[in-house]
Amino acid sequence: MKPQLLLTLIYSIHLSKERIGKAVTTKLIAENLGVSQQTVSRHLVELEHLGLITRMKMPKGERIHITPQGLTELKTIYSTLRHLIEPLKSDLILRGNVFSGFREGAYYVSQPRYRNAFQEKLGFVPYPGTLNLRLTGSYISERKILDQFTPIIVKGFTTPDRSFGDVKCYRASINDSELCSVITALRTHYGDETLEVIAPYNLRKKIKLMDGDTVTIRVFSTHQ
Amino acid sequence: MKPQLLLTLIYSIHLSKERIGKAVTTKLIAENLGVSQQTVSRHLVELEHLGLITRMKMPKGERIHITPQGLTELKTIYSTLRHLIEPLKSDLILRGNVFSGFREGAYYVSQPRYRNAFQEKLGFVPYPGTLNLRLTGSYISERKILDQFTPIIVKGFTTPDRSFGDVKCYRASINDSELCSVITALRTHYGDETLEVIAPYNLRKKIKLMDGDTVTIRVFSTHQ
DNA sequence: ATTACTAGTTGCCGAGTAA
DNA sequence: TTTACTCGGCAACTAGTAA
Repeated sequence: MKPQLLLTLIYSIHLSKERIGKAVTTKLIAENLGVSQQTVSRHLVELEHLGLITRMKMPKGERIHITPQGLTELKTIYSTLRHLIEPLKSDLILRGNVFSGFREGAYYVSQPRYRNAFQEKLGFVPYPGTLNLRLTGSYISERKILDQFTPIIVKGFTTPDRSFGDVKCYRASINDSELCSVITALRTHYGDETLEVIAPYNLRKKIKLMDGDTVTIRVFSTHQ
Repeated sequence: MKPQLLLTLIYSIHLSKERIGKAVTTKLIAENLGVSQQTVSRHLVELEHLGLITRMKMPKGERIHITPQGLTELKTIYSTLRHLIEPLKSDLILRGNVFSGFREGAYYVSQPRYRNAFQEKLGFVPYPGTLNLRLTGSYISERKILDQFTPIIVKGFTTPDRSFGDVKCYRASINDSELCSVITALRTHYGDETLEVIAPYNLRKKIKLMDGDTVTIRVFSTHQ
């Protein structure tokens, strides 16, 4: 299969699954792929001809389904990709010192929309406040590896006053004993050498943390 | 990134990883992709220019490494594919009542080989003893879903006396507050309605559990 | 609205070949 | 050997527009 067709196949099915029940249009797929509507149209004709998809015309657009044959094609490339990415299967270990922030974390985490989303996606209502860590030594550069982990994304929202951005969460443990989540707000107030952690409890009290204490964060691998 | 470049990126890195230490040639990659050597050459120049790979010329061929940026590109497409191929999983919630076992769990978990492996793979040395749960109602059938989760596998071993099988571990939390792992030994002593849990602490003491108490186990999803 | 054909253009590929 | 340049040819793209 031609490379261009592969991407159109992936995006067509992806968008079809995302909009359950709803139809997709060539225009929509084209915008997501960054190509013209005509190109997508041509690709879909070809994909159907190759027996990789089935199409059902609808009043507004069409429904696209992948055939077993099409799925086999996707699985091949998926399998190859997996072997390239799987080596990241070990947990990410970070170490840093506790420091006091400006209580901004508490303000964010206390927003009802965020709080409910954390409850929903992480399973706990976070203690209203974040634990700030300043990473030490080589752990500062290790932090970049976090980007390669699959985040749990909590959607942002807008209030009459202001807007709140998306938050990426990563399941983790602190000192290999307490449950927590590393969070990265898209609008970062601190630099790359800091880490924000939330937990169902006040960690400062529960494990008796004071400013300057060193803790270990284990971000759980999402592979294996 | 252009679709053609994506495939060249995947195959270049794939072949580079497959032939550890050895160099790859544009000819080799070209044969695997079904394109000409010249095309691969051009693609590699472009990929390097885009900062997605680094190249090191060698006597016979070259070594190609992916950059963090390149890996991010692959992760994006991988993540999309994963959601098409593996159904999206959310956390698995199980509930059950605490009961006393025959202290067999303690025996297993205390085996040095297991203990070290747990430390290595889960990040904590488990308290020598397992918490046994008897699942209630519909949670008994929900338990089967555990098989669809990706386990962290702790390899078995053999001592002069006897042999110990592989153990599958799943990251989880208990009562949405304490860190733990669900473990399933391949030779199961109890039925499908029970669950064995290990944790860095004595859960019975730490969260004051008694026989008959009901607890909630949240097995963490391994994707989004 | 949509999808998809036609026409014209862009740009990608591979052969030849230099380095 | 290898990589990578030039360039002719053709495949794939987009714009315009029909259905």
